[in-house]
Amino acid sequence: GADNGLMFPDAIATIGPLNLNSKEPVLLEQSHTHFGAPALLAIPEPSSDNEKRKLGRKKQKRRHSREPGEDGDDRPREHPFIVTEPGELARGKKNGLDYLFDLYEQCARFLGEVQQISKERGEKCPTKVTNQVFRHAKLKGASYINKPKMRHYVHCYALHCLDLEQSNHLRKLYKDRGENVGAWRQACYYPLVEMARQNGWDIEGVFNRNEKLRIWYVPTKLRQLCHIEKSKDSDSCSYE
Amino acid sequence: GADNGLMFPDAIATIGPLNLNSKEPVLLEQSHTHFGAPALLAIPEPSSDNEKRKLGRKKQKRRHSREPGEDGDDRPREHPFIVTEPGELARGKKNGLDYLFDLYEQCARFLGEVQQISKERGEKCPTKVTNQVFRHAKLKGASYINKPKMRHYVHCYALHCLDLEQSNHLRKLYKDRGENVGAWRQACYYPLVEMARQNGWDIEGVFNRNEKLRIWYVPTKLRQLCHIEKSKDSDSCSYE
DNA sequence: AACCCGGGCGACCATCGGACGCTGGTGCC
DNA sequence: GGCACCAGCGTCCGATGGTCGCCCGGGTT
Repeated sequence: GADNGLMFPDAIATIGPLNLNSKEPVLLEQSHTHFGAPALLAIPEPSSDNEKRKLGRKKQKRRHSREPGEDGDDRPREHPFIVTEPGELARGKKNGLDYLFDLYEQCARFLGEVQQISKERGEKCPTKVTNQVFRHAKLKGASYINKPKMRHYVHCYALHCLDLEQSNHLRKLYKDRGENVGAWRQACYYPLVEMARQNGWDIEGVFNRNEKLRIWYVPTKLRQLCHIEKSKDSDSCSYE
Repeated sequence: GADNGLMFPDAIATIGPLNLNSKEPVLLEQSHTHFGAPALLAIPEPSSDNEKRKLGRKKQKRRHSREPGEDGDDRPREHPFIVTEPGELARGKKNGLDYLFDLYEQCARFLGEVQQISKERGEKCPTKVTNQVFRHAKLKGASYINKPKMRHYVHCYALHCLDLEQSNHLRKLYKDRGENVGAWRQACYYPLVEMARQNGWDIEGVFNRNEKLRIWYVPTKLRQLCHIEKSKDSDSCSYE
């Protein structure tokens, strides 16, 4: 470099590495269904790499149950969710669904903070709730937020965002029937598949068009269900 | 399940795991510059995990040079690029820049195919040129396309897309000066930084707004340059 | 032929998105 | 108190985005 005042090239050349991220549920109104279960046991999906499947699942040792001589400051796990109707707060050592959905709103806020920070630093700016966001939430003290939980109930939150009426309906129904959270969670899929159908099976688009949902990945299982139903729709064969 | 015709729940419950795939460059017109290089040697960026840096770079053994007794069908590497002006085809064992840019268009087509396939299969649909796309290109016989190469020149292609005039200008200039590809590649950064400045330093947005660029990740170095220049712009301190 | 320059791209790494299933909290008897 | 159920989330895994630098092609002497 010389006195030409154009040091930019050197600047570029020297930038180094940076780091910084069962029952029998009811479908409510819809009866447009010919859901044949059997086919689903053996997943029909083809794949580019059909070999080498399932060779994982070894080394599953998963150290749980604290070894002697370790820090014993593990947080107790969160209380389980129960099916509550809108506005109802859970009794006993349980959490209600309003609280569950609030967790999603909290994540949205944490994402906003991460975006702000990464913009200030000139780093890649996430558009979705990523590992980085979960890490940030934990750092900010929201230790009750974690990835497996949030991913587990995304589609329930999706229904809540896309059709509050129907979501509330379903909650009341499952609560009154005394169903557990797992059953309610399963039931949340159907209305979403129906919405996908009405939108040309573009579930990704359904998520992206909603302000609050845009930041959440479409759950694999939901995408697969849509694919299966779509195939049935366009399928001229009938096994009746 | 019973005879209610609503087998959907079971269907959902049984979906199993699926798998699927130099010199002193000139800034042309722009002279808005006070690029101080020194600061760039020690990267100032803070980071959430500042420790453990650089402890990598071990285990660098990188088996090259074929061991005896292996398939010897390795393709010869592509001819190096040279700086050519638009329309000029490279002489000798060299490739020209028109060819380089055509590679990007080919990748766009391969991405289109991957998107088509993943939509048919109900899998996640990539919006960018991902590893999967490079794999697909290779499978389709385009073995001359590879990730490190394409990522290396993305910003050059970006300039070509965003300001053909200026890109052509720069090519001619560097060709006439007898500069090598590396020097030309470095020079491509400046006009892009200038464009970012004119767009509120939103380089991501600059890429996303262009039909052809949208599918390419913004190179880290370009993002960093924009960040550094932005800091200088808003910096009231001057070290002269 | 011998040399050296420079850049192509194989291979590596941290981290990601995604999922499983162990562990233990919880309500019921 | 004891037990069975079920769901929270620690932990793992294949694959991704991103990069370095080895190796060798190619032009020059």
